[in-house]
Amino acid sequence: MPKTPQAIRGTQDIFGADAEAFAFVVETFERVRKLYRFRRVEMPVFEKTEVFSRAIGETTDVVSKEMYSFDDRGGESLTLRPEFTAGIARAFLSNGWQQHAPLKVATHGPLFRYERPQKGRYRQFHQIDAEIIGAAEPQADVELLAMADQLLTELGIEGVTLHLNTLGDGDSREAWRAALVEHFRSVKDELSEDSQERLEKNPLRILDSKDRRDKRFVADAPKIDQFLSDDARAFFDAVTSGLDAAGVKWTRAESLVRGLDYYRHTAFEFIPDEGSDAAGKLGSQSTILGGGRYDGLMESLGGAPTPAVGWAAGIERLAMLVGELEEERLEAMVLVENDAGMAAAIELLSDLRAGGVTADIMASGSPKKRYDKAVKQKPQHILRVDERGYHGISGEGDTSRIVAAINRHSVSP
RNA sequence: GCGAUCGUAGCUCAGUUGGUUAGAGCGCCGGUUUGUGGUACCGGAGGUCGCGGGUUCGAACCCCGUCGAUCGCCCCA
Repeated sequence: MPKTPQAIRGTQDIFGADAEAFAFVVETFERVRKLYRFRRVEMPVFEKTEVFSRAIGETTDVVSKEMYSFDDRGGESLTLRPEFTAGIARAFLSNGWQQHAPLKVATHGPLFRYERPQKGRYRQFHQIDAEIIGAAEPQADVELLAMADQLLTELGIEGVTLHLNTLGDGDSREAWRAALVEHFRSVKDELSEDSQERLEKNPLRILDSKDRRDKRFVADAPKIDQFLSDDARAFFDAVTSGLDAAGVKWTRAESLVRGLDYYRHTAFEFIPDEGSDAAGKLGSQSTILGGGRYDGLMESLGGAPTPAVGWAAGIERLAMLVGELEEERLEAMVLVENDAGMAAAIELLSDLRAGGVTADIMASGSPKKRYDKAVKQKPQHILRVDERGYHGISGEGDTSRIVAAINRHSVSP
């Protein structure tokens, strides 16, 4: 016997209740995005490597050590997408989607990152994603966040709060960054090893360090608010007042930053409240939905300056929070009591399904045990068939749908 | 990439200081019983103990490596 190959590390085979929860997340997302008139797009799973390296930033962890990149047979470097936004931006530019701006699009599918797998973190994982491209107004941020909020509500997820921050415009962000570097450099030796490294690479990240040594200095670090231009401040105010008007609850998170280079202005994450049920289910993965405004991204891909805002959420993480979902209830089980009734049973089954009844057939194994096996599938009704044909139904509740499906056939020629 | 814990039947797990032929429950298959909404009893199949080395008279158990999972760090969704 040849040996069965192992699945790739960090991939999952999803089945049963988990698969139902996964599908529920996707179906709910599809329904909600239509309410907000986000148009469906399908994107390639791989792109030229530069799409991601230029858009996301060479120095980010995602690009520098987490991408699945390879040379194709033509010698071109390609990469399995580690996120949606860069690919959508590329498509926007290469297809001339500017003509549709402001463009609201939504998609979902698999993404790939070479990371150490953990609970709620996989090498092939899945996200739902929503973007508004070509909209500079704070109203776009509000709409995008309102949709995210409604999605979580309709998924039945509770104990999750929108953490909101602004990174300011490009100038604000740079001034703040410089001030942070200065602030932390003065105490560099007392910071954690990780943060000493972050000081050079990504000083904003020091702000949400969990290390006790860093937290002392984070408290009195310069705040973005001190560096916001009047425009940036007005923008953020418009976003927050819009959220209030839309009834979206939020909390200001001054130290919330995003890991990717392209973010400007609004940055946000939906995070489980401390000690909540949701926090417990997610382990150390806290963010279930995150995003922000990325006004600078199109230029990094050689396009005209184009304001845009978007978010993505991990389907697996959301699925962990929606809890156990039953598979669709079996309405009618056709029980073939002996093989002489097989033809009649197949005909009956076909009528039921054509009539919209969820139906299955039990016709294998010992005739004497078929009834027990049928019962174990927990059908609402069992229809018994033998050599005489269909001869009886048992079960509780309304049988009208089943009767209608059967009769429909007998009255039509 | 770093640290910790773990890997025994399809699933959940026992397995004594290293000692005969590795067990249980559930599930699966069959028989008897029951005879129409989860009956009871009996029997059966199913495991190179993740994989590869090593120590030993002897390894599921000890050591090393490797693959995988889980938890934390990092990062992120």
